[in-house]
Amino acid sequence: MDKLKVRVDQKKLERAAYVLKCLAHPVRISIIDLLEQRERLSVSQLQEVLQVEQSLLSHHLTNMRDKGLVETQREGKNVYYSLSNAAVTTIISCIHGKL
Amino acid sequence: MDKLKVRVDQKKLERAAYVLKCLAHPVRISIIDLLEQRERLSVSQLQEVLQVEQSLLSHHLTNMRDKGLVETQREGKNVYYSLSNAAVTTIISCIHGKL
DNA sequence: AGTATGCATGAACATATTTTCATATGGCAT
DNA sequence: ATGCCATATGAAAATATGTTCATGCATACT
Repeated sequence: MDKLKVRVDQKKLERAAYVLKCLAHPVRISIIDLLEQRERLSVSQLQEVLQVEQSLLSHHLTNMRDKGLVETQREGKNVYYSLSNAAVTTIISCIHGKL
Repeated sequence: MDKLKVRVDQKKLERAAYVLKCLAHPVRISIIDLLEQRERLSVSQLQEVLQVEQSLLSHHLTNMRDKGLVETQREGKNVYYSLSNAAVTTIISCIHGKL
């Protein structure tokens, strides 16, 4: 029986909370789900499926990008978003399966 | 190439966001981490480790309980909290490992 | 250059979450 | 009953997040 303590340091805790906060929104979960299916999607493609205001979607995407969840590539007029790593996917699969 | 659509229904999306929101806080992540180590812990035990105000901790715990993440048993003056299922644990292990 | 399309940004507003503080409740001991 | 300890609760204050609206910027086309 070890001494009880939080095994995650404060920095990691905050990082985890930060990322989870970003996942904890229906629109953003949807975005991630879509990006799992397509490798990359432009803002308009996302908008078409999600049916949310362009500006709102853009805010969400910027948010996710700032937090390192997605990456962008511009190609002509379009900006393509893609998931930036596998961690998110892992988390999402937990959600799909278990909750 | 299937037609692109969100594969999770609205209800599930909201449920997922709801739970993730609950996880997305440093204190609550810590609580979960502690409860993974001990099976059950009283509020004072948690408080001792976490060093947060009694009332704040209680609010967090109530919050987590309302969302079905933890369960309680009263024993004399103490109230013991425990994790209510494995899903949370799974998510947390994702966090530990990948973020 | 002018116009249209796709996306981003910023400020204002609305709403939700977090934190604090004061107070209440439940159980135990005297 | 009184007092004490452990925990809960509720309202207010502080802060953060989500949403809308108007506008800006970049690229492409004519």
